[in-house]
Order: sequence, then structure tokens, then C-alpha cells
Amino acid sequence: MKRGEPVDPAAPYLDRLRKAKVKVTANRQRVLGRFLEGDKPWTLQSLHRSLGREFDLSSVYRALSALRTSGLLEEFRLPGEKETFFSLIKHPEKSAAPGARGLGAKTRAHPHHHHHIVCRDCGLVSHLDICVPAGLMGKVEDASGFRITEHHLEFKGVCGNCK
Amino acid sequence: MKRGEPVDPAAPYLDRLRKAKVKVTANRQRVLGRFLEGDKPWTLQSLHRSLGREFDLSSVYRALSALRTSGLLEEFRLPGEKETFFSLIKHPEKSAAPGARGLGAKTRAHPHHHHHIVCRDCGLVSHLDICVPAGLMGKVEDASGFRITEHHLEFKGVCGNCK
DNA sequence: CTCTAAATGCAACTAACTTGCAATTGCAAT
DNA sequence: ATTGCAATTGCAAGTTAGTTGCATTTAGAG
Repeated sequence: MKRGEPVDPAAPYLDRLRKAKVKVTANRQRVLGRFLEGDKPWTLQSLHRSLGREFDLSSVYRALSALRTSGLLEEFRLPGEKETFFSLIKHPEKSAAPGARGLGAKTRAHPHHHHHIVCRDCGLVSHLDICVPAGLMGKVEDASGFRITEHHLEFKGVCGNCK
Repeated sequence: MKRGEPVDPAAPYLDRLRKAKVKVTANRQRVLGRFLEGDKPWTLQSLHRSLGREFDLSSVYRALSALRTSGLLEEFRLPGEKETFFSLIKHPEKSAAPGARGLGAKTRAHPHHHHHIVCRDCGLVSHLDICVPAGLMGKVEDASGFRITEHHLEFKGVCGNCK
């Protein structure tokens, strides 16, 4: 990386879009821009509010949908929250192939497995690279008689700023 | 407990309703009845379908709301599921004071802490008395800088019947 | 610069609740 | 057993969050 030649943080994401033959449009760039401003997840509604009536809810919806199916965003839900969250995938060049069409469609892609912690005061969501110990899985399978195929672990708390 | 004198499993729940000065009506008894038939969580919609058009969706809604705020039911959401689930609290006489009004309102009550595993094929939900190891909490607090106040752990898999 | 499949805006629609209001009913006090 | 009335119910209408059809516009390959 040469000095004095600033790298566009959006570049790898736009590359990925082009590779997926998804047009790089103003709407999609504006939505992606919001995700690049910080490591903050957005919901359809929060993005729409944040972007003003500059463009339609359905456009935000379809931009999110396109970015998700192209593997730039991942989608998750939090217990107790009605809205679906989206967050930027860190290394789009490494993540798996795009999943099914439409929001809510199950992703076949497996973006780097992780969990979340949400601040109950300011709503900040952080990613956690920590996971459930393997031993627990065995215990759960024994206790329930199920074979486990996925798990979701979410924490709620007070972030460093709000403490 | 005398032999030959069958105990009504609904009794402690009805007692709790009366204690909360909540009328014991036909609707509420029918809804409670479904929960007493098995250790199965229900959603507003699944209950409404199950009860037929015998009564209105809003009546099921308000029955659920009443049973929940009276501490007979607990409410939870599962990642990837749109609907809110309700399940019977095991020992209503032991659980904490009723929470706020209306579905979705944060409960102040703390029914016996537990997690769930859902069958991805038949939708069966089982309760798990297994929890996240305390050590993990510390690791998460260190890694994130948050102070943890709650956590949610949900498993998805294939149940004994569907395997 | 042209052309066309893909993307957008608008409006309409769906799912899952949620609420206002008039009619009805559980149940406590006769 | 009857009464009174606040609590509950049914119906209809409203809300939130998301989704889709279609006519118009546009990114970007050639």
C-alpha cells in the first residue's frame, strides 16, 4: 500500500458487487456508505430514516436485499426486537457465495460465525468472536434428544460509553 | 395429596389469575387449556388457528396478554421467526410479580431462566435447563467492554421424532 | 453513443399485531 | 337467586414492518 494514496474503504465491496454482476448504483452506494461510516448495524427503518426521504423505503429494502445476497451484508434478528438488523461483513472477498434472493431468505453463505452484544441504552451493537463451548452442545443434544444444526447467542448489556 | 382425588392441573393457574384480580373467563380458560395440553409453546397465530374461528384473533391476543401479565405465561422470540412465542410458566406460584401491560412490553418478572431448542422440521420447541457457562460471560465482558445484563441462547436442530 | 437487462419509484398489498368502542358477562354484593 | 357494573369480548379499523407488481429510468457492455 503506497503512502499518500488513500484507499477507498468501499472498493472491496464495490468489487464484490461487480463480480456478482450487480449494478453499482447511487442508491446502493448511499446505503453501503452508511454501513462504512461505522461498525453499526442498521435496520430497514433506521436506514430509511437516516437517509431521509431522499429515496423510497422499497429502494432501501431492495438495496439491502441486493447487498445481502451479494455477500456484503449479513442479516440477523435480536430477541425482543421487531426489526431485522443488517451489518457489514468484514472481509467480503473471503466470505462464501451469495445466498437466496429476498430478505428473510435463508442464507446458504456462512459469513464468519459470530455473535452480538447490544447496548440496552444506546443500541450500539458489537460483534463477538467468542462462541459457545463445544462441550455445551453435547450436553444440549443429550438433554434434548435433538441433533443441533445451528445456534444463536445474543447478549444485552451496557457498553463502555454508557457505563 | 389424597389418592383417588384427581388434581386439576389448571387450578394453580386459575388461582394466580384470581389473585391478580383477572376474571376467569371462557376465553382465557380455553387458551390456558391449550397450554396445559402439552409443554408446547404457541404463537398468537398458531393458537388462533388451533382454536378455529371459535373466537376472534384479538380475543386470543388479549387472553395471551392477560395470562402473560398475570405471570402464567412467558413470551420469547426466536431468531429467524417472525412470530412471538408464549409458553406456560411451570410454577406460577413461585414466579415473580406481573410485568407491564400489553404484549411486547418488557417483563419485570423473571420466570425460571432457561433456553430453547427448535426443530427445524416440525417446529417442536423444547426447553433447556442448560445455560451459558459463567466463564464465557467474563470473556465476553473483557472482549467487548460491555457489562452484560442479559443473554439469549437458542438452538435449532432436528428433534428425536424427525431424525 | 446505443441498447437492453437491471434497478428504481410509486402504489398497493401482506403479515402480525394492536386498539377503540359498543355490547356482553363474570362475579361481588345484595 | 338477582342485580350492578367494571372488566372482558367481538368487530372493525389502525399500525408496524416488510414485500411485490408495474411502468419508467439508468448502468454499463458493446
